[in-house]
Amino acid sequence: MDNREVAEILEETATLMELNGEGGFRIRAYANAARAIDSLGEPVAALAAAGKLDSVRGIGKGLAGRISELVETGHLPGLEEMKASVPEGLIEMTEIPGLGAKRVRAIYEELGIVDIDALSRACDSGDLEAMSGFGRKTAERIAHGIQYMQKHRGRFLCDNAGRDAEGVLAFLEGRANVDRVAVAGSIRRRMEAHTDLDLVASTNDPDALAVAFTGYGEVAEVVETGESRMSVVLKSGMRANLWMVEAAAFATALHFVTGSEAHVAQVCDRASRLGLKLNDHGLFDGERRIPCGDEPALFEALGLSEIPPELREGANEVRLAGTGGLPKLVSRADLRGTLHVHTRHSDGRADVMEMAKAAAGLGYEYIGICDHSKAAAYANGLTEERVRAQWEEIDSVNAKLDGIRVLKGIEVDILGGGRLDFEDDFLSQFEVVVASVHSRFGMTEAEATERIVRAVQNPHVHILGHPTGRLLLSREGYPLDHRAVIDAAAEANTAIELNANPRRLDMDWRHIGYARKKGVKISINTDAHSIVGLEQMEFGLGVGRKGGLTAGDVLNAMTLDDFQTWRSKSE
DNA sequence: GCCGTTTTCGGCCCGACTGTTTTCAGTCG
Repeated sequence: MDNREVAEILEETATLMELNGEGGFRIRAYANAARAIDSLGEPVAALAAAGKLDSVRGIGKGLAGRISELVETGHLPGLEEMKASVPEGLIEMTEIPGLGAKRVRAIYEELGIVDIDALSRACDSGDLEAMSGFGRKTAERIAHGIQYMQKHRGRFLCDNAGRDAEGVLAFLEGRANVDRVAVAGSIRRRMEAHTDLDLVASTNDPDALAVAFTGYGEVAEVVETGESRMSVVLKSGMRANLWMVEAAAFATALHFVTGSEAHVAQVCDRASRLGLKLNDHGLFDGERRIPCGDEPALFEALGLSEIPPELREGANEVRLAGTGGLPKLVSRADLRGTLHVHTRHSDGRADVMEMAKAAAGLGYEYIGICDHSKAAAYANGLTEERVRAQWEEIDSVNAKLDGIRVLKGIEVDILGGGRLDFEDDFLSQFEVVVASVHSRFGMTEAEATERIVRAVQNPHVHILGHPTGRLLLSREGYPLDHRAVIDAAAEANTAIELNANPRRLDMDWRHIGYARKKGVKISINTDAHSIVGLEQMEFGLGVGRKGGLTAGDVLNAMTLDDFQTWRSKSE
């Protein structure tokens, strides 16, 4: 059981206690312990085994014992009883934006509502706004939140989906009946969220493979078994589809299952215009199969340059591949810096030295320390005075470290009207300024756009951070006129962040094409709050490639010298 | 339930925003 799982169970416990009407600081103790474990630098299981859990700040004797038991047995003592005493749907209701445990409990007690569908009806009927403490706006906000949730129910973030995919892949790779196997579908195309997971395997014994797959330890339920395809639901709730094909059809099947539908249709169309026939079983000239050992061979047979999976959305990639006009997408090796990371000074979990060493270990030449500014009080945002203390620390780290340069940066809050949390003369002293919104999400598109445009126009801002504030599958960002923001960024020579956190992936890759056209630099930033967070770069890279980013478009693909020149020009 | 300590009990991250109510509770980041 990893730290995240333990933290989630403790969080759930805290929510259950609140739903149960318990009050006081016991609940906070569970929430604090969850946070402490989430930010632990080592596996909680190792600490438990060593009997050292209570040395962690926020975990005392009592919780140490219970967490040890959780790690050993997989069950937190008393949790099942607590779950039984609270209707199941209430937990899910607390995930609706604008609803916390207190209101959910009130709704349950007064209206007897135990699930989201009934809550939705109560929003429509007026029952909810009639409750004391509630009103029309609250009911509207909740109704809106429900709509959003229902739209995204059954979808998974790319990090979770990717982990499931890797697990299945590793299992199948070891099977005797499997010749080749690969992940396909939306995961291979690096979409930002997924409804299911698709794999293609070539085998000469599909029946045996199907039987073997049902024995995978993460399979919760088998939902479909056919001759060429079987589907299971994994314990995570995600559906996994396995396509089983003969060896000669592997490449065409992989292409077919990777999709997208629109892309595949265009490629099939291309084949038929060449007098060929393409389907998932192969590429045919009349009855004769044209051998395609892998996807590059398939594209070549169709007179196309190889189309990276990320680009296969049926936009104009097939046409471009026919004329050799596809962009050369940015890759991890192109990235020389990582520009938006946090430390213990605000809400990060490692100090400057630790983050710098980790970044050097990942091959970066420079790292921008961008902790929160003072308005982000919840995140322990830095005052001017504390910023200066951090600068001293950065100077001393730079003096000690070779091979990586630590840049003095800040993630400065964009306040209500687009003003920033620090004065201009102070901002001008940073080497990297990321400006982001963390409060007041309820603006109209006009208001929010004006706010962001003002911040982008500030000559001391280098990068607009997570432009919409969205949290994938849980919170819609504020509405924004993206073209107006990109136009302003182009004008002011301000870069836009592509936040690589799998919950954000903000800016949306669909706007990257326009930003490229306008010459706006994109900064792929991990927004890491810990050393492991630095590794989330791959998710940003995936959607960045999806948007068509080349190395030349990416701010942190610049050398340190070029970056310094760029930022001094933009001020 | 944890923590710190002026060591056994009192305080616990905190400020802004929103909607509701009329002085504040709930939620959020």
